Amino acid sequence: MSVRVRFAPSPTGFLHIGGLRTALYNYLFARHNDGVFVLRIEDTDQSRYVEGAEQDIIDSLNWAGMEIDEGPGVGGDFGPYRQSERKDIYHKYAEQLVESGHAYYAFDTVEEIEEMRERLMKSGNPSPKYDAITRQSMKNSLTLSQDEVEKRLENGDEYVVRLKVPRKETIRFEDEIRSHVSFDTEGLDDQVLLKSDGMPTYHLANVVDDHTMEITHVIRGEEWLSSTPKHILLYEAFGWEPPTMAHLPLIMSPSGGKLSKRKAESEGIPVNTKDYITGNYEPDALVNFLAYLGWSPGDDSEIHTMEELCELFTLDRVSKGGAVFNYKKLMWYNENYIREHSIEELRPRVEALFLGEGYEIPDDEFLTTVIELLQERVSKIDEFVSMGSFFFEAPKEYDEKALKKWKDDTPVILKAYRDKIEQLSEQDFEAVTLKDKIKETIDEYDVGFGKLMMPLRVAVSGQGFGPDLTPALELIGKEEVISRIDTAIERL
RNA sequence: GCCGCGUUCGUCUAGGGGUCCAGGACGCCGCCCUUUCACGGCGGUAGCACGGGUUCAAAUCCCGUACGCGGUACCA
Repeated sequence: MSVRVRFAPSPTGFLHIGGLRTALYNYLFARHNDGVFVLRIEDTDQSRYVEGAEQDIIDSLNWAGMEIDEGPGVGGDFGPYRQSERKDIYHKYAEQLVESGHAYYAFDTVEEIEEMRERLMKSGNPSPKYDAITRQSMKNSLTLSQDEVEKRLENGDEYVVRLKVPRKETIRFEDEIRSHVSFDTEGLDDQVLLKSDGMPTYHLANVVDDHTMEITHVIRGEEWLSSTPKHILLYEAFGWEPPTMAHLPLIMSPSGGKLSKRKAESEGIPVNTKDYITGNYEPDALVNFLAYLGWSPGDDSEIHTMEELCELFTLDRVSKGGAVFNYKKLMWYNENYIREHSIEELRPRVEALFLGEGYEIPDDEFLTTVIELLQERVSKIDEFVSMGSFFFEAPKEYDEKALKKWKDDTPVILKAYRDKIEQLSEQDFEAVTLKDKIKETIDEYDVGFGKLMMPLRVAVSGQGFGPDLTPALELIGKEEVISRIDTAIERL
């Protein structure tokens, strides 16, 4: 049987970075096994539905380099791929369960259930449930007469369908990542399957869809582990073979706990995939980083393309414990990828960024040189602009820290250098010569290299760090360099 | 509270009874390269949660404790 996996997010907002990793593991697993990667939109909670969220999910997946084989907008033989469009299917299966005695209609209002819980808590039950015992005192098709039930249904009274969870049974299943897992049904609620608004709950929809879409492996976050016994119960009730389960370790915040939006942001970690897109991160770096957050190929390698990851990925190498998001390591990956990209790959993107900031680019050759000079010192692509704007315009202000190197004798030395290079013809205004002149000047004044280098850098770029200086001077050109030196001497 | 799942350097991880006084990566620190900023190279720092077993031998197997995380909804 060929492998079919699905990524099944709810369109309740921007795609979370944890969701992206779940998608990635599903994708890698699918590709590794020549299987199919399905996107299914789980939009059964109408109150939490967010317009545009579905598109964000698709855009995010595409940006990261995952191709969706089946899903909304893509099509496939198992559609529709939005749960809101599959209501009839769920109703059919819910009724089937009622008929076979595995589920029942319940007419209790939210208030009545609340009351029941409070009453039980007062009498010493710390975690009251709608279960095999309490359902006997509630209004449902197990306690009401058949006539009464039919009358209520015909009347259009609100109802839900609940799973009839058996008492005192142990549910065991094999998890690909955790091996044996077992739960006692004692702790389970009679899970609502069909809500009073006619929508299925996650549990019903999920099981029905995974089965009807012929999903072979359910790879999802660990937060689902505790509800898996309910799902197993459902598969059993339907008489279906459950798919292979694999529960992934959660991504944690550096301060502990699930990487929630609030927590992550206060720790400087972007949480939405969208933030990485607009933040100009390298998609292949993020993918590489995410792949290693809870998985490793088992050797000492660290850098892999998506294609290589597909080849290497197996579920048995996924770790069990939660993985803390390490932003610095992400940035290390990002730097790596920027360095590995060719100038041709980088140029259009860097060009767009400069253009976006209102800079005019003289010609391709100029931009190419800028990229070459900066490529090894940039960790994120937008730094080409922040670090390289001085190639296009004189610095508006000088970095304070760098100015500490500006001493009393600086203007004199700088002026001497300025006068030397002023003598140079346009053709001789090139890196090697400019460097020679620096040497000459410091020899004359008997000072160290940095004594002139640093101030010169500040005068021309405004910064205390940046690209190799003399080639930068050459690119900027004689007239402009001299004018910047003059301005600096005057202003400082 | 109850249920479940976890726990190897600060972080991500390798390792699954002897080859481990535990290997790699990020970070941090130092040195070299560079008479600038980086890249790079070399080196250092630091860990098997704890307590009991089993065994000739345990990071590795078993039990317990602690801690962490998740779940406990007509949310997913």
